[in-house]
Amino acid sequence: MSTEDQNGINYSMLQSRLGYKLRRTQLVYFDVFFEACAQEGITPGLFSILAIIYHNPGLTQSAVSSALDVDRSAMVAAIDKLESMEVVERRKSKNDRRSYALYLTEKGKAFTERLDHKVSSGEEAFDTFMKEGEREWLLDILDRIIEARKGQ
Amino acid sequence: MSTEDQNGINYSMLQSRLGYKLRRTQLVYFDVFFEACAQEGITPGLFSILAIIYHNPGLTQSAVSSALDVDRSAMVAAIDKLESMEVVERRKSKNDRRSYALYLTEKGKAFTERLDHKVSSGEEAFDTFMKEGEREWLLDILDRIIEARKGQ
DNA sequence: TATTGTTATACTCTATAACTATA
DNA sequence: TATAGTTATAGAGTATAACAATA
Repeated sequence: MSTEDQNGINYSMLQSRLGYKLRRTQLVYFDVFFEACAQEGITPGLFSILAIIYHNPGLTQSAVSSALDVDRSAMVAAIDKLESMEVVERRKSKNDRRSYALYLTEKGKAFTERLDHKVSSGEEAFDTFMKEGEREWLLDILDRIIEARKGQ
Repeated sequence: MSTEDQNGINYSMLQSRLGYKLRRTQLVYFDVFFEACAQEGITPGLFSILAIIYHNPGLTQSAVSSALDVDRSAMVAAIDKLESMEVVERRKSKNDRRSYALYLTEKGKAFTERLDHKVSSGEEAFDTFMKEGEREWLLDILDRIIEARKGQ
């Protein structure tokens, strides 16, 4: 295997670094993700929030932030934005008046489904570079690494 | 396959999104990368610069930024920092007085080798979650995706 | 005209700490 | 005393635009 790219740069020390390769690959998929989301006026981070609320209606902001591994302080502006777009709504919790229960509006559900479809389609463009079964294998190994970290 | 994690959150819409999984996995490896680098007083970004200069002595700042796909304006502070640590030196180019040729000092070479070893060792902790040959396969598929994007 | 290094600047993402109102 | 949401703030990372020196 060559360690040089088409510009004659030698990448030996980064060639077998998963940290480096994962970052580069993630940037590729982020572009796809970003493009699909931008068409609908949001960002990949906001999409992930919608995706969680879609299948878990009624969660609190803290529960969503914990599900996505981001700080709860980051949720405020995010939910403000999604509420201003009328795709998410905060409802006062009955049992705990400190927190909100988050729900998608009807518009928000259709919005999220459309977005999901666009993001999926965008990712499909790269499926042509994978052999039969490789996509599933890739998802599986990534899951194993993510879970491995949690256990540490 | 369950779409819920141990907290009962349903991740259906993110479960098969490579963009999401790659980001989470990249964060895991970034932590490892970051820890190894922090022990030596630098960051993963600075390590990648050292790794390029190590095997490509004499490159200009622009060439390094292009090799790593970052803007050349970001190189200024980075090389300033590495020069202040006495691991990199800027030498005036003979043929083009606009640019510098970048070299590692003797100290910088040993520093980079030590760093490379620490980063590699850090990554090895996750090899136990992969079967025989999977690491190579993973690197290969990531390369295919990165190259696919370039060709677009 | 184009390019190299530089500076100033701005924007995103994210984390921390402190506050308030509830529990 | 602990937790949910909020606010202010700060840091890292990165990109853009403009400038001087040089090609």
